[in-house]
Amino acid sequence: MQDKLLIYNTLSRKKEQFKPLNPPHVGLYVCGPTVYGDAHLGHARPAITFDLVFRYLKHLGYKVRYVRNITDVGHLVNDADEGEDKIAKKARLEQLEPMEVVQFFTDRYHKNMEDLNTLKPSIEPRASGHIIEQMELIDKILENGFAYESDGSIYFDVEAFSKKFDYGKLSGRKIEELMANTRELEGQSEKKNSFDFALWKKATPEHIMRWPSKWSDGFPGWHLECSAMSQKYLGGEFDIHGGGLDLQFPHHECEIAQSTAAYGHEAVHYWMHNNMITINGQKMGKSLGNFITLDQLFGGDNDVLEQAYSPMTVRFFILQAHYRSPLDFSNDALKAAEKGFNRLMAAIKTLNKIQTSNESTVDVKALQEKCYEALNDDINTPILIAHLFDGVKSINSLADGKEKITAEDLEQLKKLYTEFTFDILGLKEEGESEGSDELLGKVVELLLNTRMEAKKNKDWATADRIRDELTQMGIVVKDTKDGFDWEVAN
RNA sequence: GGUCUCUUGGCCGAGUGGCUAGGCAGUGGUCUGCAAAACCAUCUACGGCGGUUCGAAUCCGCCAGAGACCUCCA
Repeated sequence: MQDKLLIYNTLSRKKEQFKPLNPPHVGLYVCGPTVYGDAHLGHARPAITFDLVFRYLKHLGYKVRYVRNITDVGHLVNDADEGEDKIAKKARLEQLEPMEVVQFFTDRYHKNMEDLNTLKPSIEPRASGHIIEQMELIDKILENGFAYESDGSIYFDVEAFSKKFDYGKLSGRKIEELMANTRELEGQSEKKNSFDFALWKKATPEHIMRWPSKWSDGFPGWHLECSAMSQKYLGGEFDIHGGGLDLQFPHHECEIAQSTAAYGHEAVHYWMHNNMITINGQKMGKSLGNFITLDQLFGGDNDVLEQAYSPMTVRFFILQAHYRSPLDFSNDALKAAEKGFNRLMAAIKTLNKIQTSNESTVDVKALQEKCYEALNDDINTPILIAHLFDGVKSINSLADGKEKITAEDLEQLKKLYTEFTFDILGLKEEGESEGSDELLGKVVELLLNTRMEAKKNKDWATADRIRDELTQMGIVVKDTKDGFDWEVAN
């Protein structure tokens, strides 16, 4: 099964067979968030996409080391290596120590990720904890002649690099075009070329996040951390590097340049990029201010939201699109995802009510093969989900007695749904009485049991009264074949 | 302006040179004291114009529209 996995490699713009460097080990590095604000819907996409890659590779039997960093230094507010550090700016505005900002938003990010049921990375390094490693990397690049010092700052010499290597291969850019097209920006006199990027920045007096170095008191450039930390934890060469499509240039291009300049060869074998989440057809982003944070989404607390959407609804929404396609946010789409997700979960519960037979009219093995085929084709989750929904029809038919299944096949079917839905897609049941109010649950059940008795006695007045009054309190009552079901309305 | 990508039914979204993805909504039905839910069935679309081909929504060209990157962004 392992050798059938195809992954789209941004470097080659093709689907390639996935061959790890040192099987069964796989190294996976993903660019994590810059923790100066709450995570929004856009952040959920890479987190879920690469959580899926992580889960699937593990399912296939690989031993995966998944590294996802926390950017807590070096990411500047403005362009062209000028301007304030994002973290420092937030700290100044909130009158906090920068690391307080970092801690606060890191904790919130973790909470969001936990809600979305993403697995924790194997290692979650912070940029500020790897200043030494970044300095060492700068030294190597300087030694090899691909960087220069300018008034205490170190810049990567793109022109020198491109004489020997291909700068722009990932994003499909050419150095001549960059020369011709890069806008002239102010305050760049320190750089030889406007497209050179900072490896080390000398700190201005008011800059609070600073470290001593032989060049100046300063801080590392943003692109450097990923090169340094991936190298440290995954080695000079590793399998997969992931991130959002918007990081392709310049961030990932610069990473390639740095690693190549330092070690003479590229570090990454497979580059994977998830596409963007859009809202009204436009990218959801901090700079546009059109983002919806995950907390808002889960709480329904944003003007564009018609209701709250649970974490699993959001996860399912994202999984219903292929990771390389743009995905447009809308209330209708989220509501559709919510219903679809519930249908899938209901069918999985139904699996436990199926009577077995001495023959099968459903082909579990074929379904399983289709599911693997979908994932092996560049992690095609929408196709996988379509197959799972085909299976839902079979499950419902089985429960109705229209189809038959042997005990052995039923076990396989259950296993299939457990593996693909829970283990790989990372979906999970969201409890009806969410909010964990056990007492409420007991009271409601008592009332509904009373209602069942009333129904049995054809005392419709009492039965309806209980139902109506519960409805008024926001508890939805649903009669089922053999009893009742209830949930707290959103 | 440069580079690249996309345009699928009411909505969201896959995919493929010929074999009706899937979900949601709608419609019809089953079930039910009623209601809701659930389940079953159904709805056959690929921006426009040319070209290649026995055959194109799928390949090529042109046109129109949208987006991404080129500056921080997942």
